[in-house]
Amino acid sequence: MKITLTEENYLKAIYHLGNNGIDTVNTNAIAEAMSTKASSVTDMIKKLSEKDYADYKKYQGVTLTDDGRYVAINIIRKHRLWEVFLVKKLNFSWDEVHEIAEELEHIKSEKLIDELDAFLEFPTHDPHGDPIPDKEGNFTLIEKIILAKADIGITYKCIGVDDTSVKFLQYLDSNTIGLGTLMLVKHKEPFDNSIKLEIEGKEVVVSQNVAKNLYIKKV
Amino acid sequence: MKITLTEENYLKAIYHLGNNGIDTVNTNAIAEAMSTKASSVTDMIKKLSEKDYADYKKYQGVTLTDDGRYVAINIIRKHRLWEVFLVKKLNFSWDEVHEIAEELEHIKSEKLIDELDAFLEFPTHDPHGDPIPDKEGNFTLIEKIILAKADIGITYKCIGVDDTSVKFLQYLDSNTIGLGTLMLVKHKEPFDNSIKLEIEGKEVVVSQNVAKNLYIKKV
DNA sequence: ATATATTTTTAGATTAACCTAAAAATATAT
DNA sequence: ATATATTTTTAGGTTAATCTAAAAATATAT
Repeated sequence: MKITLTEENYLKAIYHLGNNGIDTVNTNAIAEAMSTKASSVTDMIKKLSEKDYADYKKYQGVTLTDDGRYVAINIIRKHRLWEVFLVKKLNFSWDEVHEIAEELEHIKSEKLIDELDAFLEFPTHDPHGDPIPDKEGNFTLIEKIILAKADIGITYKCIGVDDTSVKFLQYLDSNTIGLGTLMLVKHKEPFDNSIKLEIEGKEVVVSQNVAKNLYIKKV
Repeated sequence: MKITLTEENYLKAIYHLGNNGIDTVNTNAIAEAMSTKASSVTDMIKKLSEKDYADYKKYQGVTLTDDGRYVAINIIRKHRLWEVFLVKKLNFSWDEVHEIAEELEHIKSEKLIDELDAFLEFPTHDPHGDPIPDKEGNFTLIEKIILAKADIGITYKCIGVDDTSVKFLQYLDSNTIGLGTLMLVKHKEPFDNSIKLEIEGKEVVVSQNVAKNLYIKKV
């Protein structure tokens, strides 16, 4: 049976909210994510349930079925491949690609995505550090340590962001932080949980809010 | 005011049916092109008229306004650029690209199209020989001589197709006819208006139907 | 020029996705 | 444990784009 664009977006939202399609997700959380009302969500959940994309028991929230998860992962694959295309081939910066990829991810052609994948030389991560699922839907989650949990005196590499909003990404740009950036943790301020970093010889102080949205790993 | 995907498709249809947005188009012709019913077309025409994309007088058919024509040309620009991308970069053949471009043409981002245009090195024609409008909507129509009107003993170059259906394009492929193919007209059969051609030293006979859908020019 | 045929429009329903407001179920707090 | 608060669902409406069937306008044919 045919799937609509809106159904695809709901499945994607449920997938993200439910910890990669594992946990049960509540109606209100979906409404918030989709910028819609809880009553609309209930309607849609019923429909997804009838189509066997989701399991739903009244008042108990919703989980994805294998089918639903597969659809969601496929959209995410498409989204992330298009983001790579926009950045690598069309000179977009990482803060400009999300919106456009939200549209491109719904283009329906398996060959298109396979060829795009090959054209981009099978990238494993998108411009924000998120893994790109392969054709079968497999991908490896990176171990997500946030900067807020970093230890003093250690050098880390930035490997991803949680918040992908334009504002946050532009903030990072203006503070010379991007994917792959190396940062030495100099000081953690107990008063406001801000962190003083050394990046390419220069000191950069980031707030707790920033530190909670940056993924890092030891180098 | 925001324009919907369906409105865009109607404008495109009216543009094509009306000889590049010049002539008046009837309701039934649009219904046929859009695979819908005349009553639905009437509704939509009214809406397009209210939004000043079209001029409409009851029972008299519809013409595009400057605004409507601009929207239509822009969609066509996007459609054709994406077709070039699919063929040149993603190894699609010319019979596979139309359907996918029908979806891609609705992606809304001016920067995306400008960057794509540059990435493709500002192509002037799509894989079927149709001209690609520039950012301002300007393009030069090729002089469309159909093969059916060719003269015996003259060599022509194939510069376009009218029918872009998968069947027709695959037929051309299997008869070694493509954009740029040189063909010497050997004989025109009065009985059924078929035409005998010489292509790369080999004889190829095409029906009247084919001859009416192939654009050529003298070399 | 009048009858017939065709085209186009109107009127009234339908579907998907949304909404508001009220009711029902579940969760929380004293 | 009962009252209160929150979450979720139901009931009933709205809008965009479609449909069918019937009415109105225009075109065609004798």
